Amino acid sequence: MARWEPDARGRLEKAAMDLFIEQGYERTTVGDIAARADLTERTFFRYFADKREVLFSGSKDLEKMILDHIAAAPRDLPALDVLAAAYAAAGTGIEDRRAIEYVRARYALVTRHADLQERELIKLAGLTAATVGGLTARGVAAPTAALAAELGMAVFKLGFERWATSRTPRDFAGHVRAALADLRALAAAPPPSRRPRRA
Amino acid sequence: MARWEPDARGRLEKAAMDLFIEQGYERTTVGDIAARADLTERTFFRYFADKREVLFSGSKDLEKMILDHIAAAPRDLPALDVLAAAYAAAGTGIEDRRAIEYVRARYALVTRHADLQERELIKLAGLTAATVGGLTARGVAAPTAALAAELGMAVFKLGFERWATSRTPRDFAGHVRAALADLRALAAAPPPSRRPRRA
DNA sequence: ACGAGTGATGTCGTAAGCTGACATCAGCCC
DNA sequence: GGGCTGATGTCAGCTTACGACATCACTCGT
Repeated sequence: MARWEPDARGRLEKAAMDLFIEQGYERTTVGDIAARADLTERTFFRYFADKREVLFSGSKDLEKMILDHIAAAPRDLPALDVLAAAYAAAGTGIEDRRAIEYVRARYALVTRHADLQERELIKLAGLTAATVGGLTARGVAAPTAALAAELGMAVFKLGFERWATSRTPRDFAGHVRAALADLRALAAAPPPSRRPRRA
Repeated sequence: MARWEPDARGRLEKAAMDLFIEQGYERTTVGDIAARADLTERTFFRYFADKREVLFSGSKDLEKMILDHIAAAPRDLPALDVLAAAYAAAGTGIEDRRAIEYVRARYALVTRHADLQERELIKLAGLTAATVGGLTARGVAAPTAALAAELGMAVFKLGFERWATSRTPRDFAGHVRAALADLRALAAAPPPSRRPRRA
């Protein structure tokens, strides 16, 4: 018999999520979480740098998936299409009932607490930075890669938001593609050009 | 004679900035800041919700300036141009020596500390949300406004970054306009279209 | 001019987040 | 068997953040 129950990290994550839903994020202390997972507060902080981080273990996997998709994309695909395809593909993992429930619960938590939103935003910024790396590795020039990554992130955010707030989320990939199409339409549309631009 | 030295908030902001630069953000406690401003820790927390917030008093002004510019823009200007112009105009306030020094010092601090970066990101997200409001007030449809605001923010970020990292920052507006042009070029470029897209 | 009220600040106490230093001890390796 | 390893526990302490209450110069109404 093992000396300790296995998967301390997983137990902490589950305990945290359960408690956050049961009694709210703020009213749940790290001590509560640790107790529910049969561990001590100190151990919690060995696994997670801070209280918020317990909700973000997935971001590393997401980043890896997206980078893999970027690396594997056809070489002649324009950067924006590469990114949209990568996001769409990475999103297919969240389409079963279980996952959707989790993602929505988590989404609700994050949008309700500025704390968590901050962490989410910096994770996405990290993802953007990683994306720049992935694109430059494909030979995209650095400034272009930076811009493309920003636009890709906008597409991802909007696609996700529309997907998450639709009554019964499905077809994540479709939402992402639609967001990209909208982006192209908006960016491409120089004015109904009533008068010529100077120069 | 007044009962207290005037401008407690301003004194706290200056003390904080000075100490952060002198001895680093993390090694400076709220107590240190308050002491340097001849106030108590408790008073600090009456002016600022938390330690980070002391660096972000400017974000409200920035938001107001940008919203004003959006509201005042010619009615037939496309959303993206409205935003780029608003950012460019709002940025003209930071072009004198004093301001540049402050902005750069602050930028260095923020990029070096994840804590502060998180706060910065959520402030920008708030600015994005406000921008959506400003656009819809002009009659832009909500989904378009959301997308335009995201793209506008990308332009602002990139423009600012390029401006801030240039050896001697000048012509903020030019950087913003250039970022927008780059965005249009990148988004407009559907592939060198070797093969037709399906459908 | 005087007493009540106001508002910025101070004092005190405390919960929660987070960290360093050291202790424990089952299982593994030699 | 004995020592090493690594996950966990224990303990002490600092910092952040906030509620409750005290203080007291200034103001305003009468």
